[in-house]
Parts: sequence; C-alpha cells; structure tokens
Amino acid sequence: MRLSTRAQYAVRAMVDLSLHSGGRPVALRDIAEREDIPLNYLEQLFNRLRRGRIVESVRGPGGGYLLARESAAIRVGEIVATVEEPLTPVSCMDEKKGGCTRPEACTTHNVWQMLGERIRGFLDSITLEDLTREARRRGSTE
Amino acid sequence: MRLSTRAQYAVRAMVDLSLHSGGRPVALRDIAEREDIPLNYLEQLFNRLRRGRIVESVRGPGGGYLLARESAAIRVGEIVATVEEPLTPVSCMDEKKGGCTRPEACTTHNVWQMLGERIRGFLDSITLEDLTREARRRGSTE
DNA sequence: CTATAGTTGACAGAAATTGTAGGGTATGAT
DNA sequence: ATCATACCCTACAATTTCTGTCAACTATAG
Repeated sequence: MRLSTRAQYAVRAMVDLSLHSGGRPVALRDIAEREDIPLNYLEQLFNRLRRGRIVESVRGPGGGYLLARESAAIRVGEIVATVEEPLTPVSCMDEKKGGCTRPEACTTHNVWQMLGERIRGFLDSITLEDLTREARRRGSTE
Repeated sequence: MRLSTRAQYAVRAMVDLSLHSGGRPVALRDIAEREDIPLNYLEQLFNRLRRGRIVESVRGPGGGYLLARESAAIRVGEIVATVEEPLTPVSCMDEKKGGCTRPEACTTHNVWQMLGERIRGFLDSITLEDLTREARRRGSTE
C-alpha cells in the first residue's frame, strides 16, 4: 500500500509549478532542479499531466508549462490518478475476469472497492490551491 | 496505490479460516485448495500472522491454524498491516531521513500522512466477523 | 538559423513482489 | 518406535513494476 514516487514527484512538481508561475510558463529544468527530480523522468510525468488536461505546454525558448486551469480547480486526486493510472487497490477491478466464484472473494472485493473510494474521495477533497497556500505559509514563517 | 496480493490472500484466507473452523484447527492445505493460493506462499503469510498474534498454530497430524481470538476482535487493518509490514503510503515516513528541506515537501507529506491515517482508519473499522457474516449470507442465498 | 524547451519511444537498471524448493521439527496414531 | 501429517524456516528463482536514462525529433523565439 505504497504510493509510487511518480505520484509524489507529480504532486510536488505541481505545487512548485503553481508557486513559481505568475501566469508565465515554467521550464521543467527549473522545477527539476528545485525539487531534485531527474529531468527526463519529470518530462514523462508532465506528458501524462498534459494529456490529462492538467497542465498546458508552451514550446520553444521561454516556454514551459502552465496550469490548465486555476489551482483551486485542480484536485490532488486528479494529479495522482493521472500519473498513477489505476487508483484501484486491487488488480481484478480494472479488467474483468471471471473471478468471484468464491463467495468470500466478493466480500473482500467489496472492502477493496470501498477502500478505493475512500482514497479517491480523500485525495479529491484537497486542491492544488490548498497545498500552494500551505506551502507559501510555511515558506514565509521560517 | 495497489494492495499487494499478499494482503488480499491474507484477508481471504482469514475469512476462509473463520468460516471453516468450528473451534478446530484448519490445515493450510485445505485453505490453499479452496482459495486457490500457493501453499508455500500461504505458509509464509501465516507465519507472519502467527507472529502478529492473529492466529495460533497446532502442530502435528490433525493440526492447523485457529483464530487467536474471536473474529469480532480481529480487524482487517491488523491483517493487512501484519502481512504488508508498512501501511504508510510513502517511504520517507518510516525511516528518518534528513528530508523536508523544501517547504512544499512538508506540505505534501502531510497529505500522505493523512491519507495513511484514512486508510488505516477505514480498514480498522471492519472486523473479520463482518466479512464472515457477509460471506455466509452470500453463500446461503445463491 | 540557432538555441531553447517540449515530445516521444525505446530501453536499461534496480527493486519489490510473487512463487518455488527443500529441508527441518513437533505430534498424534498405529 | 516409526511414520505420516502439517507446521516452521530459509534461501532463492521468476516475474513484474518502478525508476531512471538516452537519443532523436518538433516547434518557436530571437
């Protein structure tokens, strides 16, 4: 039950982006350096985030990435789900197998199903704005 | 964010054990067959469960495993935590690293911390008795 | 036309998970 | 006693997933 570093990187990078973009594109190179994330790896993550319509890209010199919408409209759950693909705790919930021949199987599946809903529900209750505000607060007090 | 099959196996096996034990030990061989879990693998899991004081073993012929206490006193969260070792979403929460030099890092860490609490809280709210009752209900109606 | 910075796919290394093998040890039954 | 059962334990092989790297390509500002 461990979150991939992919997801952790993605959220940290998004907070960084939100903090440092004043409406202007932020280059991955800068984010990678500040957050100590391998640049090439970060590129892959932002490709997914772009396809997930969470960020927009600007190519060419002076380019970089922008939030696709205001930070209050971006939920952490989205970010995680986008880079992490399936946010379901067990495999047999994505693809349909014949499974569930055993009566206990279904019972436990219900548990995992509900667990997944709880996880998504919690992560969706937090916005990028929340994190950004908190990060700014911490940054200023210290 | 995926639960290991270890954890899924463990919970299923515990439900099976609870269903089939009438105060008498149940052999892993039987559980493995009914649940279609590799026997050797199941043995490893039950070693952990025994060390976690969730089950007790009876050796020799006619032996097997028993619940260490009534099923209402065994929570799913315990079972999962016992076989899954750390139930924390991110690595840097177990071992202490210097981390958290970046202000955003701490912010996101809070999120993972709270997520972990939610997960544990949910899984601890369900007892083995709940699952057993539900499994029996399903089994009888079909 | 050149440097910048995103876009993409392939792939290598590392780590964790999952499963297998093979021996040991306690115990009930014959 | 001895034998079969079934737990106990360790090491390791196979597999998968995750993490990270590389190289080549495309768009664009200056």
